[in-house]
Amino acid sequence: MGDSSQEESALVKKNVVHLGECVEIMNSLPEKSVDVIFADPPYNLQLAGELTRPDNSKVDAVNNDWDKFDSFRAYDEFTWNWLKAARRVLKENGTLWVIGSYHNIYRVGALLQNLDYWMLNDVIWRKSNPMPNFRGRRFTNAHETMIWVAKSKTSKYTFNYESMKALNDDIQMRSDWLLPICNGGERLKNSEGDKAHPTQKPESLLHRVILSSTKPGDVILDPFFGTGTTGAVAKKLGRQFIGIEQDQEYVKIATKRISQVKQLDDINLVSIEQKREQPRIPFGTLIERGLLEPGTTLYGPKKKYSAKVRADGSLISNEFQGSIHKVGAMVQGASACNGWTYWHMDAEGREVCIDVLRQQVRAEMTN
Amino acid sequence: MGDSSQEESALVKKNVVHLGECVEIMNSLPEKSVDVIFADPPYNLQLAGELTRPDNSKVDAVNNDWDKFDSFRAYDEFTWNWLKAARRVLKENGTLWVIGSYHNIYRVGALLQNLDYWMLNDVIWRKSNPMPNFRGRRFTNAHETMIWVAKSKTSKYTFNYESMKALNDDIQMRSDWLLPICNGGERLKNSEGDKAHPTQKPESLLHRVILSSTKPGDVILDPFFGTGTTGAVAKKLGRQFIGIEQDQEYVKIATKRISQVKQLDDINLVSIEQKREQPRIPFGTLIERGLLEPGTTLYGPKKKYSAKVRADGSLISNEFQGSIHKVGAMVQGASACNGWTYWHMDAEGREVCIDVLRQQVRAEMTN
DNA sequence: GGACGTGTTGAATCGCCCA
DNA sequence: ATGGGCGATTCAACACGTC
Repeated sequence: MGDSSQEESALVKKNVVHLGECVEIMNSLPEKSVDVIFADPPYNLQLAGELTRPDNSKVDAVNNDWDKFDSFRAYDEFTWNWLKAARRVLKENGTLWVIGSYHNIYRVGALLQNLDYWMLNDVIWRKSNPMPNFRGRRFTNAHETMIWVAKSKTSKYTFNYESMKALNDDIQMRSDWLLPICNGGERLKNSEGDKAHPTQKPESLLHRVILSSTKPGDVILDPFFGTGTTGAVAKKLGRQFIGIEQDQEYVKIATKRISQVKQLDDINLVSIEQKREQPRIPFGTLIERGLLEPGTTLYGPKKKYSAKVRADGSLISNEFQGSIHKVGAMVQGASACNGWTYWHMDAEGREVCIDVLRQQVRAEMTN
Repeated sequence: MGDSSQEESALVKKNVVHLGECVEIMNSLPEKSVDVIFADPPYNLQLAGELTRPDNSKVDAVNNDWDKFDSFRAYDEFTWNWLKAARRVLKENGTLWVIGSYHNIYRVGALLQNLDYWMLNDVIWRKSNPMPNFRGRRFTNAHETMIWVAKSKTSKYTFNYESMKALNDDIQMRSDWLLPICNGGERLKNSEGDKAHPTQKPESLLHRVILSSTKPGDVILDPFFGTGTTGAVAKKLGRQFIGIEQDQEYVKIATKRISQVKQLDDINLVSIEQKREQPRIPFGTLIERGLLEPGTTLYGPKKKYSAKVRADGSLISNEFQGSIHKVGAMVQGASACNGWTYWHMDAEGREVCIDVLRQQVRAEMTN
């Protein structure tokens, strides 16, 4: 640290994208010169075969050479190497973010611990619009995981607690963040109109990462720069960045993109209002939480129809089974039905609409 | 497998809690005898009194002069051992769930992959009422992570897709679950009125785990049984369980707790019929049974294409002949097609999907 | 020019049975 | 073991064209 490091630092080109392999370039940077590292490494997806949607259209999967590894061992070695190089350039009080999915994040997390990084949080990016599970064979893979670590247990790292609280309607920011995936106008396209990069991250995600863990003027390094979301948001928020990317095409795209970004006039005014989320309460929640016993009989208006509740939140009437909405529609011969207002239960002699129970759960969930 | 395994199985006491160390007890069970394992392993090393160093010397948590590397090594070895024993007792088509936090889950996940378990999902339990971060130095740690794995890539594991969809108001269940932590009347207290166990899991969480990945009658093993939430919910939902717990006090508490649980009256209430398990009805059956006359014209959507039914259950269009699926695919130029939902017929002026006829046959067959 | 309907798309480890 | 046939399967957001 100190003078010599600052002198060296001055020689490093900031706010540009360096073309090349990230370990090599990181090793060419002065040690302990970077405040925060954000890394979006290859996920090692191990995809095989093709996947089609129910309408027979083909899913455009990640099929790039940079995501292909021969084995977990090879992926671990790759990961170890870049984490080690990252550690060298990171300041003692710096922090590092890595994003990944279940394919790779457990390996990354274990290696971070082995390298004496100190875990501060794991943060779940909940996607508001994930790709569905087309075959119905698993749960919809609706999130990605970010691990946030300090260089050591004793690091005096930056965490802008008040900014995060302000961003979250004056409630502490939680470790699960609901944000949309990157599409629409933000998604960069190539000359053919296809997506320029298969895994471009949304700016809203980087916005929260950078606001939470850096100060204005801090240097943010991204060793897998891609189309440069980290650089674009860093510039916008008055931070500096060092981008490393080994694909010349991506370097070109990112450079152009960032040149069009304007730094915000007053960073202190930055705030993306966050509406407090009104959680959706599915009917099944009432059963899981014991507010309604499986086997309970529900009635339609005037007790014309009845159906029984099952443990999975489906209803069963004489002929039909399905959700409260579906069975409600079917007994009436209607095309649709709001089951919440249609079905009632006996509660101490009185008919109670099941929507009352939902309001009860919602009150508990938002308190 | 087969007879000998069944004989052995008969000797294993089910629906009871076994007192002892989980690896030892799992190794005493017959191999490939368990459908699902749910594990909530300790991650506070102080709790894991049995930890040994790789050289088999005891880790002394009180005089902990061992460094961090040793501690991760010890935790990995502990984890490796129980995952290995779990793998032996798990059926080929069985699945395993592990729950943990950022302290341990990355080590567990990496070891699962190293042991050739095949990841199906990681599932985020979002706590609706997490403990706040009192010092305001990090994000509120508001979730825990569950990893769901099959024994191998080729396992034919159980996933009750329709049940999960029903539970979630007819939308695919996502990988992030919002559920409250265990407190109130559900939280077991000791004689002093303190919580009986530090990490008692909510029954709602196990309800969803068990409904999603087991059939009624399946055997669920929990090697870190604690106060027996897994057993309580398994019994309620008509599943069997094998509990293993090394603390005599917990065994007592869990046993008493489960004895007070009642199984739901009707096992049929427990799970809606999964479409994939319905009997297969060949298209030709409709003709044989007189529900469809040979020579009838069927139409694709918007009557864009048509084809005629022949007596042997094949279709013939202008150019193609073959099964309802093949002809459906060929007229569209698609690689595949579900003929049951593609083809429609005129019935008294209305378009009727031929799948309706299949449902009629199914109803007749089950009555 | 808004309402509505149609079409496209996104880091995805996405069948099973039987001959 | 392996290949072919049966037949199961999608949510939210955005773009675009029509009325």
